[in-house]
Amino acid sequence: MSANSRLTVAAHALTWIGLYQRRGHEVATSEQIATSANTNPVVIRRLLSELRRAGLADSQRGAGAGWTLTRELSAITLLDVYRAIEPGPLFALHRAAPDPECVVGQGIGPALSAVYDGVEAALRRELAQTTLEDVLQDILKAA
Amino acid sequence: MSANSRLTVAAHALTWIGLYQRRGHEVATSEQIATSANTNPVVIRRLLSELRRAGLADSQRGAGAGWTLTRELSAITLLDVYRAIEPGPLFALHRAAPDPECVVGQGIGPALSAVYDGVEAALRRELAQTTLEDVLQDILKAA
DNA sequence: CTTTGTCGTAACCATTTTTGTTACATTGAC
DNA sequence: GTCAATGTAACAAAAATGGTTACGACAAAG
Repeated sequence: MSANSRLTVAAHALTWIGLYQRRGHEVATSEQIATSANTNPVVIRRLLSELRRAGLADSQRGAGAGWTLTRELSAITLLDVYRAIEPGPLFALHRAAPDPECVVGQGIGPALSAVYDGVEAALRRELAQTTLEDVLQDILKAA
Repeated sequence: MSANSRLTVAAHALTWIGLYQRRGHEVATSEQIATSANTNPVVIRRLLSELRRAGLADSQRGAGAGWTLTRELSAITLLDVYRAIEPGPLFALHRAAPDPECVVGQGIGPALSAVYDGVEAALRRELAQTTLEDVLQDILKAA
């Protein structure tokens, strides 16, 4: 399964902005965030623009500009972040439709879809239980 | 996320073998299963060999050979199948280690790992609640 | 012992996704 | 106007998935 780091980097970016603002700064640049996350500023801007589309972040352009949060870290759950960046289902059905002449081929799609829906719901319930403030407190406590 | 169909096709194959055996046949061939799942026999053999490694299926070689289940469908959960085809972790941490000089960069890995572990546990709990017999009954009921 | 049907597996390819990178246009503060 | 920043297109590298062909290994049947 294509385990990717998009959720990790997106949570990293938002948490970083949150802490930076808490320390009195107005805006955070993609360059600063990229340095912390050890990646390229364009990768950060791409992710943050998806988060902006979901209403979690905002940006200004021009000199001295950058990124801000639209809500407190305590009002952003990992589910919010997940929803903003993960479009696709966790499990796919058959790439090509199975044999409709076969009982199994005909019926397994709906049967598995129901299970997959339950699994995704469980995953979302779990992600909804952690806010970025929780994550930040975890980080500060360990430091 | 790279949603793939491996769990779907693996569950399909096992369920198909189970029903076929229930109807009095000794073994099922990868060709028959591939026809039902609308894919290539090699794809089926590759998946089934992973399931065999996990002790869920068995194969015989030679003329008139094929695949069998090692347990009843009611004794195989979707979690068993999921574990057998060994998807990696659901979420990855940073591809390259984040900045250790940064509080967030240094602490977010462990913080998110704890959450990710909880999410995977929830996913596994959910998959464990459905057996392939449940899936088959669902299929037969809908037919 | 030969034939035949099946699995076991390697090799290759096309496609998609993710991630990194360069490049350049756009914007807005100064 | 200058400059620092975002917005975004374009490209490439790498990995995973899925499909295909090919062929060796094996065992039942004659």
